[in-house]
Amino acid sequence: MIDLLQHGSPSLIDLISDELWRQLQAIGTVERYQDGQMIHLRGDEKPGITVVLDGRVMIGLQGSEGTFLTSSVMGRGQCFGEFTLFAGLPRTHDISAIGETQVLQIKGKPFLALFNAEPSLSHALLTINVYRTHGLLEFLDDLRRLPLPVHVAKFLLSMSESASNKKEIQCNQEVLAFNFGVSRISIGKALKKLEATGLIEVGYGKIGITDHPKLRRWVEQRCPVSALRASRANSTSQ
Amino acid sequence: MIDLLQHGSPSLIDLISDELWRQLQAIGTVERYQDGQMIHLRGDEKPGITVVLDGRVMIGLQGSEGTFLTSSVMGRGQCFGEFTLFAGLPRTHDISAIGETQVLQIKGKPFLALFNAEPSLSHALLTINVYRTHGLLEFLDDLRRLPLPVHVAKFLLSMSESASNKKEIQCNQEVLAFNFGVSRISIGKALKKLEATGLIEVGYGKIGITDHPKLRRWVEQRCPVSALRASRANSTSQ
DNA sequence: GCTAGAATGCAAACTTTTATACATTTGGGT
DNA sequence: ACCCAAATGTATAAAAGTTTGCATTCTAGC
Repeated sequence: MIDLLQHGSPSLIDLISDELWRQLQAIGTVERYQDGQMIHLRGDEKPGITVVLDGRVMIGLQGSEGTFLTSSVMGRGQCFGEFTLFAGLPRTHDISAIGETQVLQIKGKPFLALFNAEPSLSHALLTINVYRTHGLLEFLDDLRRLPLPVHVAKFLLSMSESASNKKEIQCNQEVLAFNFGVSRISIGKALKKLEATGLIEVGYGKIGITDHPKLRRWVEQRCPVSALRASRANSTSQ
Repeated sequence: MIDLLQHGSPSLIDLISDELWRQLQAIGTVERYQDGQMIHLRGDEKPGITVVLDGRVMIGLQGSEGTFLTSSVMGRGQCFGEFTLFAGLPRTHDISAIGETQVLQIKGKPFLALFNAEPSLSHALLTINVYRTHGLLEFLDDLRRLPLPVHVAKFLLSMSESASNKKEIQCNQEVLAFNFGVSRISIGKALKKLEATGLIEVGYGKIGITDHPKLRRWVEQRCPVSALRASRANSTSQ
C-alpha cells in the first residue's frame, strides 16, 4: 500500500500509554463503516480527531472529472483530522472506508481538553506531525533531485522497511505512477530498469524485494545525502 | 522570497501570548550570526528549537556537487528544529544565516519542560506543523495535477497573499525553478505565458501582480478543488 | 479448468522538458 | 554615467515523458 503521509510516521496508539489510550477511547465514539462508505466530506465544519481502529481509510479528493485521487491510506493506529482542530478550518479532504472499517471519532472540545491536560498526548501528536512534515519534505526534495528510477527505488526501499511483509510491496503501477506524478508507462519503464539490474522483481499488483541490502547500497550510491538521512533514521529509531 | 515551509504557516511569536514568549526568551540564549555563517550542520546531535528573531535563515542541503539546495527560508517568528526534539534524530538540514541574523536558541530539555507545562505552547507548535504538513501536501497534489503555468500562478497568488508587498514578489526564476523541480527555462516559459495573458508582470528578480482578483479568478477556473480550499482558508483565517 | 476483469507490456507519434550555449537586459556600486 | 555581475531571453538538439491503442499476462471467482 503506497502512501505519502502514513509511510514512516509512527502510529498514535504506539506513541501513547495504555492509560492515555483508554482515556481517548472514553471520550470518543466507535463508528463502523462499510467498504466505500464516506466518513468525512471535504468542507465538513465539525472539528474532530479520528483514529483508525480496524480496517483502512482512504484520504483523497474528488477530481474535477469524477475521478478520486488518493493522497494517503491509513491503517490501525493512524490518526487524522488535526488540521480541523489546530487550523480551525473545514475538512480539506474526502475520507472513506476501505473494506469494513472501525474508527474512533473524538469531538474537538473533549479532545482539546485532554490535549491540554496531558502533555504526552500533545507530544505524540507533534511527533506524528513532524514525521509527516519531514517525510513530505524529503519526498519533495527527491522528486526534484533524483532520476525517476532512483527515486522509485528509494521509495520502495523505505516502503518495504515500514511494511508488514518486507519482501513484497502490495501496490499496482497505476497507484505508484500517481504518487510520483508520472504516467504508468514511465513507472513501468523505471521498474523494468530496476528489475534488469536485479534489484527488484516486478509482479502482478506487487513488487518483490529480494535482496534488501543490495537495494540499499544501490540507492545510497546514487543519492548520498538522502540515503544518509534514511539510514541514520533507521539506525536510531526504536 | 520563495518558500515551501514558511509560506502560509503562522509564526510562533504570533501564536503565543506575550507572557509565554517572555518565558521562552528566558530559557533560551540569543545568538548572532553574520551573513552566510552556519547555524546548524546536518548531523548535529544536540536537540533544540530555534526561533528567528531578526534577519533570515536558509534551510537546505549541501548537494553532492558542492551546490547548496534551499528547502526553506524563514524570517522573524518562524521556528525550526522540532524534528530533533520530537523525532529524536540529528539535524536533517544545514541552516545558515542570510544577512545579519539573530536567533533564539533553546535547548531540548528546558524547552520540553516548558512544553509539558504550557498547553498553549504545544498548541502553537502543533498549529505550525499541521499548516506545514497541509501546505506541503497541497503543493505535492498540485505538482501532480496542474500544468506548470497554472501551478506557478497559484503559487504566486498565495505567495503574494502572505507577503509584505502584495503587488510584487521578490524572487528570481532560478529559485522558482528549483522549488518546482523544473529548469529555469521551463519556469521562464510558464511566466511568459502568464504575462501574455496579462496576469503578471515579469521583472528583474521580481514578479509583479497587478490585478490580484483577476489572477485569483483565472487560477480558480483552472483548479476548482484546490482554489476552493485556498479561498476557504483565506476567508476563515484571522 | 475457464473466464472476465484487472494489471502489465509494448510500440509509435507526439509533446514537453532539458541541456547547452550565447545574446541581451537590468540595476547596484563606484 | 559607466561598468559588471546577475538575471533573463532565446535557439537548437537531445532526452525524457505522454498519449493512444492494443496485445499479453495474471488472478480471483465461478
